[in-house]
Amino acid sequence: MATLKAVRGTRDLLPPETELWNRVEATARGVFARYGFGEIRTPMFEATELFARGVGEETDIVSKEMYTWEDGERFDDKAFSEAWTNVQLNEKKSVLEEAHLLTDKLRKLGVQRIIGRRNPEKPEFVCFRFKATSEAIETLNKAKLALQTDHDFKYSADADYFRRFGPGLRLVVPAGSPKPRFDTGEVEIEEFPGNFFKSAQSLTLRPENTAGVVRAYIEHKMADTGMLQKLFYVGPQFRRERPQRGRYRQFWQIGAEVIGPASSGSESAVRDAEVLEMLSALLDELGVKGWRLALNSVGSATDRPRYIAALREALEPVKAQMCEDNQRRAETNPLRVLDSKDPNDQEIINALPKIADYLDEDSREHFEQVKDALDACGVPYVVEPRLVRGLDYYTRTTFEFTVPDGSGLGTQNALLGGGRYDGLSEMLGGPKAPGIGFAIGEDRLILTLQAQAKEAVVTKLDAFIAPMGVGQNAAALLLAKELRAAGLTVEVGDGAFRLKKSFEVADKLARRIVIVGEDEVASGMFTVKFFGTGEQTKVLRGELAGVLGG
RNA sequence: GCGGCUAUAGUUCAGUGGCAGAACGCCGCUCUGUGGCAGCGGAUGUCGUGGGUUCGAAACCCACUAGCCGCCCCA
Repeated sequence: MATLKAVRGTRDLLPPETELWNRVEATARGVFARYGFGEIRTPMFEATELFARGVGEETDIVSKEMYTWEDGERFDDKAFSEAWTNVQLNEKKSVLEEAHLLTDKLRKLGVQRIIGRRNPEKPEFVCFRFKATSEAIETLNKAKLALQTDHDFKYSADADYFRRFGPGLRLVVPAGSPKPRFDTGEVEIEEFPGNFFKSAQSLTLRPENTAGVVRAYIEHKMADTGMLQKLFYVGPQFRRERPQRGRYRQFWQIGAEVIGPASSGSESAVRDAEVLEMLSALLDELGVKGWRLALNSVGSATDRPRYIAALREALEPVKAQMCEDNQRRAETNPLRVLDSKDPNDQEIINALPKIADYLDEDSREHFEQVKDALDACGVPYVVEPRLVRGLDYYTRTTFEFTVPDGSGLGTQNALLGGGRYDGLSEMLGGPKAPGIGFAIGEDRLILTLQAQAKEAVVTKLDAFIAPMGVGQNAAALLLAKELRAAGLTVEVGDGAFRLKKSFEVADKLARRIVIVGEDEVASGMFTVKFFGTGEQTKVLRGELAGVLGG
């Protein structure tokens, strides 16, 4: 059997790397706590509709990158019967009566439909669905006799329904239904037109977390508290993209949202500035070097369509001169043209209308207030009129933090992104609840920290306890228990090791070794060797924790 | 989804048609209560998978799969 591996775009995080992940998350939690954020944990999957409405049907994320499946699927017996009856009428064939005599019994077994007919020229048409039990197989074999076939029904462990029942027969399955699988033999599968499966719900692994947070905000009527809600989350997100440096199909985001009714001040520029100031503090505390905050305003829900219309108009006469990508973008998503890095098109792009000129008075004032507050707090930023974000819900303030080349991210230099979403709650059927949020790409953050760190700091244990002979194992474990209770990090060896091996292992893991031999246990004086200096002393049992704690 | 590069020991890689290799790591010994340094010895492989060419394939050809990098897009 081929070795099983983590599926494409997913990966295992192992020690010691997970130590850094924990440090990052602990730092983020600490910063969030200081700014008054509480943790929210939303489900890893949601109704597909949430993302379609929240993130936007036409975005790349929703249109091609989501993991979506039909949940609670069940066979629609009634639709199938009706469709089958029509086939019968159309083909003027009679249903084999004997098979139908068993129908009630089959149904009790969970078989939802078995239909057969005799025709000397054509093989039987049969469709059935059941949970296979030995009793079910027996009944089906009786049905087989009624159908006058020579083939046994067989149980196959790898399918839930549509069991194989022999070569030379035709198995009719509803069109679009999961194809049955067969362990042996040739079976002709004929699609029976029509959708006979009712889907209870279409579900999707979350491609981002903002929509889920806002859904929870609405569902739990958090607006009714009248208070500003400050929520953060840490968790995996899922997008079916081609994996690349700093991009995975299961990736981690650390994010936060500030949301509330307008009366709570959620719309205020103070909130935007506070979030940005918090992020600058977080990145500094984590030790991210050279980060750059790009800031823009994409205007209100009414500014944006006006600007897009103006952009389309301005692009119309010049787009033929632009690169292929930009010609396509000009049609599908004119805002994206602004993102283009194609050197030949820069002149044209710079001449395009600026979003700043299409902001209404409120949006412009709002943006000014955000900038003023950032200036006051000493948070450096660069206004980038061309910064547009891909998700439909963004309004007004949008931002992105990037790190310089050589920070381990390749061309994926965006560490985190976010913005304001004043209309999202209403788009999801909730009350008016303006908000602002961001998501940090944790995988990218880790890559950056690893690339920027001078060298990985190997944290060594305080002590390695080396029993001399298996007879000392218990005594060594007891000593380890005492030292661990005193808060020390300790590993215990094995008395079966030769002392030389104990030293080798100890030197890799710990800063000191404590030898537990007969002499030591008897005298209560333990031999301690410090690997750094090579110094070796004897220490009383009661003083060990103090000596090793330093 | 598109394009480029890659796939050989635990790891990093060498090996352009003729015995499966190096370094590091691992295990053992020198050294039965002393690590690092040194010397000596040892183990470790479906050469990514499947097919083809050939007397002979890790190498050449084809397909597939996976990884990396870039595009698109995004965190």
